[in-house]
Amino acid sequence: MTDFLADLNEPQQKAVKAVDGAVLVIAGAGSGKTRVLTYRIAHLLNLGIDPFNILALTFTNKAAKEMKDRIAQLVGGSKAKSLWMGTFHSVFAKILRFEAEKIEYPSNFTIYDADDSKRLLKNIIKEQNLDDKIYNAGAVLSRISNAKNNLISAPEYNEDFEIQTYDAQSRKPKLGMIYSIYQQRLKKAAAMDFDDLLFNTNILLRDHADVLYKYQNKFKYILVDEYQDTNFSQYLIVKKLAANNENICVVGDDAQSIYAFRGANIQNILNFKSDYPEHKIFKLEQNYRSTKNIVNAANSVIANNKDQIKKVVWTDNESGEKIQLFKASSESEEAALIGSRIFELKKNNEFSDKDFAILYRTNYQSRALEEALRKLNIPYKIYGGVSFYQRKEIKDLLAYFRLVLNPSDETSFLRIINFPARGIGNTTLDRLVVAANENNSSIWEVAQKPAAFNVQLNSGIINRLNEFVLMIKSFKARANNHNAFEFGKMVAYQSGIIKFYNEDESPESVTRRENIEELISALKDFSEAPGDVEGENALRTIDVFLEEISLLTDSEPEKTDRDDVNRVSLMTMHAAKGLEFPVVFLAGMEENLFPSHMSLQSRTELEEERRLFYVALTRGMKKVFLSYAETRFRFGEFNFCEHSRFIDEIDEQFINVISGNINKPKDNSWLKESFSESRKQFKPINKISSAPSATQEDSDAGFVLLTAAQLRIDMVVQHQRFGIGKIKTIEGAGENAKASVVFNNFGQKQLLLKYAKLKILS
DNA sequence: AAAGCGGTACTTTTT
DNA sequence: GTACCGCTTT
Repeated sequence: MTDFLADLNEPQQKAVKAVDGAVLVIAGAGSGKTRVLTYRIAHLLNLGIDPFNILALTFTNKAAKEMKDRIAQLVGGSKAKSLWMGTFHSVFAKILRFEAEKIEYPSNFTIYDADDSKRLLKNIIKEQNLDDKIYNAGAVLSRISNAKNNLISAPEYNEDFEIQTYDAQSRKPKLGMIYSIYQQRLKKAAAMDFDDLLFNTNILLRDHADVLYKYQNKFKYILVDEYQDTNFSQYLIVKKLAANNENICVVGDDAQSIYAFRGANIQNILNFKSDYPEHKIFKLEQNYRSTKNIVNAANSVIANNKDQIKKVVWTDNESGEKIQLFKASSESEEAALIGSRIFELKKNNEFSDKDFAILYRTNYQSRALEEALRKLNIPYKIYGGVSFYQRKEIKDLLAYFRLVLNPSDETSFLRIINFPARGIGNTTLDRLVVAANENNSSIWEVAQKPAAFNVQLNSGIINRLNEFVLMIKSFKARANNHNAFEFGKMVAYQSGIIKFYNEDESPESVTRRENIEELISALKDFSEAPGDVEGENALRTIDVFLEEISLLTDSEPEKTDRDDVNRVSLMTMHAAKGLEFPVVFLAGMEENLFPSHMSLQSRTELEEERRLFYVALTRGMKKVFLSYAETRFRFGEFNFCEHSRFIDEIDEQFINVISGNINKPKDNSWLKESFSESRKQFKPINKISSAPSATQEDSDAGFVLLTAAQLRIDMVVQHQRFGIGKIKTIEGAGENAKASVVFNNFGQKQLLLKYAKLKILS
């Protein structure tokens, strides 16, 4: 075998060779972090350590897959395959299935994604007759998620004085009750949400010393990537598993911590030193990825953060070009500018499509960019957003699979009982749900013999229910003796889904049909793929397929088309973490968009945004372009934007303004041009022209987001689009605070204070 | 019970 | 601007 260690610089080598004990690797952006991790694992294997004894935890599925591939190249595929490598969620889901009975779950439990969880919460909120505006399912889920990630169970949540006081003050006193019911229902449905996978792993390791001992011995060497993004729940799992051997290596960069909003805790990195007093620290500070200009620009930005571990990221690479900034009048012009720049850079064959990435803060920004790229015939691929497996038609078909494997799964049952329509409506379902809850049984049981649960239904409905039950049972009989492809195809036809989408030729139906076809072809690929470790004749069944995709929230089914490879990448800055591209465009560098308006209230949140900017900048290898638009459609409204404060934080010697001048007084002449275009999407501008208030110079000055507390009834305020008006009522608090305003020219409007910028006039 | 209409809320980031 | 919800009509 070749001495691959020679590929590494000194600190990298040291980090790889320090095999025993606790090791903390602080790895600056582009410093070869993945390389250290992969080489370290390869090194362990070369020392003769059994791959089954190595646990490597990553943050995304993509990272796990890439690392596995790279290790396979170094030490061969069979060893790489036997490694325990994956995301926290996928690794511990596997372990939980194996140990399920210890925590009183069946081993075929269903994993609910955020969408499933929200559906269940919505149902609960409705059943409890709570106002779904106060108890917004998404917000409730994030509160519950937060509790779980800090290992606060539902009973503990309800007993905690501080939490209860907080909820009461934010006018959501029933959150604890919802949390309790939610957990009961998940349990009854034999389902776990994403956070339960980690929470229940903690319970398993806490309450079963023998299990803990077993895995401590199994995982003699533990590696954790992106340690700065672990939450408390993950931290504790790792700590427990490592407690016996203390062969643990964590790799991270506090400057790239961008998931605090989801419970990640930078403290975990800082705690490492006290948790393992005998630890060794290695700092990787040489950047191999980017030009001097990019590295220095990023350093000048991150220097504005107060909370950080000191390190100096530097590079030996060429100076390169300055970062280029351009200004556009609208998001479509911004997109067109980016597109034409890509076009130019491709012309002299220095770059091809795959070398470009366009990164943005929010998913909805992708639309304008897509349009521009399509117009220029530039092939692109969007990562993230509404992923393939989140699409309605796909989730519908998957719900059939899930219900067949786990008939207790309430959310899947409700999703498909009447899709395609089979004459079982809400009245019937409400009765079934009530009976199920009263008798503490699943809807599936009630549906099989409604009379036994005192549910009165007419004979027509009973027949239709019965047909549905028989259909699912007939599917069930075929789930284990057919491969996933044969099974899935059969379900797609017999459930009526294919027929449903064949019935009309609307573009929407056609797309959905194509997606179903794509899922079936993914099933085919899956069924024909060689089985894992077992015998070659082992049938690749639907349950294995479901397990494989239930934690894939980010990807499309694998495609092998050659033209799929050379494309411009579009994704959020979050999704770009860990990736690199020769040319990077950061679009939408505007206040309130980036940094997000949600993060302007606190320093810690603003610093997280700044770290995100740091991550985004350091994705670039050769060239980085920043752009912003002076106007943007948001929430169906036309908004004026200011350039992001982050632009000003880049030391000016590293940045170059291409078009326009960000400090020059606002030039609104482009507005007039837009009027004459009279394009549909610019209609709101015409409205502005008729509103006397908005045509004045600097019309975007002074409009700010206000809270309910700052407003009074009868106050006169100005809105960018609706002009001057008087406040009539103010209701709600916090997120949902609304004001009803009577405008002189537009009548009465309900404004959500979260979004509507106002200027107080008197 | 299903389909079609109109009103409302919504957009931070993801396993 | 869209997705979803609830209401109305058939």
